[in-house]
Amino acid sequence: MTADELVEALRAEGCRITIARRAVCAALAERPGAHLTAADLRSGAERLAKRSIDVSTVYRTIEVLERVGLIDHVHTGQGVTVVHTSERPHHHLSCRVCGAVIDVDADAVRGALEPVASAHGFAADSLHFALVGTCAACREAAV
Amino acid sequence: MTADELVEALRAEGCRITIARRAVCAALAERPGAHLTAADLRSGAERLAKRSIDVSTVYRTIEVLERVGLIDHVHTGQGVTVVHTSERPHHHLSCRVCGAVIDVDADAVRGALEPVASAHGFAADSLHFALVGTCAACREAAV
DNA sequence: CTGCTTGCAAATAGTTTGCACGTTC
DNA sequence: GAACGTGCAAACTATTTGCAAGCAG
Repeated sequence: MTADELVEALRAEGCRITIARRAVCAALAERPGAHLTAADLRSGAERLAKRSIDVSTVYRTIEVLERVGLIDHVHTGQGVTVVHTSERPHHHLSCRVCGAVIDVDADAVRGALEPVASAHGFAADSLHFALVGTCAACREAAV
Repeated sequence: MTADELVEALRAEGCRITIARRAVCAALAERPGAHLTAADLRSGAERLAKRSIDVSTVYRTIEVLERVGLIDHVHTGQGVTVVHTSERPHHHLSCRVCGAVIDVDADAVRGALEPVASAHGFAADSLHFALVGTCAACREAAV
């Protein structure tokens, strides 16, 4: 998804195209598939727009982009929420140590958790809340 | 685990036994197996001690009890952290809607996640971070 | 020129920390 | 009475909100 495609999608939804929104779209497009925090998005947008953009504007822009279905947000545990363009659905493994977010095929996770969760009548929001743990690199580093 | 057992365990670790610590132990013992937030623990302790106890004292007491291995804390997502006595290890399913925390046998979850996570070199902290989703009751209520 | 957007500042929730005073051993 | 623990207030992180001023259409 290019920055222009994101901007056009917003325009098609009747949103006004402002410098801030254009910059946030550009920051998203700059890192396809990446998991960005609001702070990442802000700094990327500020760099690209060569001007300061308020955090609240970034959050409000995220809200719009999400409502329109262009991006999704994921809770990674430990208080951080990340955002990414919503192209292919996937689950997230979030490393508690380095903060990395690893993508996993959504069906694989759902399939594995289904039996456990459904035995308790529970439906896991596996796309929306990441699984927290440690990645291979951090586990090796700990030794 | 009774309140006295908790207190004795603290004493054995060389901790000083204060009114606040005794009250927090009593609040924990009062609800065996329950998942309590710092606020729950505080109000329980204040009621039992018939005097006010500062939140920071509750957090510091939780820290001591945890260091000694008497309790564990679990991140349920959505910003809340709960605490429970560490008798039998179990995984947690946390309902995003009503906040309920459901216990699940630890091995069942670990076994289910193992194949998915290890394919990516990832080790899920399945005891420490709950799986977030919706419980049966809340899903029915939504219909 | 209308009203959606922005920036600023202040509020929020949950938790942590610095510090001087009070307690426990 | 020395060291540890407590209460208070302030700091913190991530996010949200009210409001007046600023732009897009």
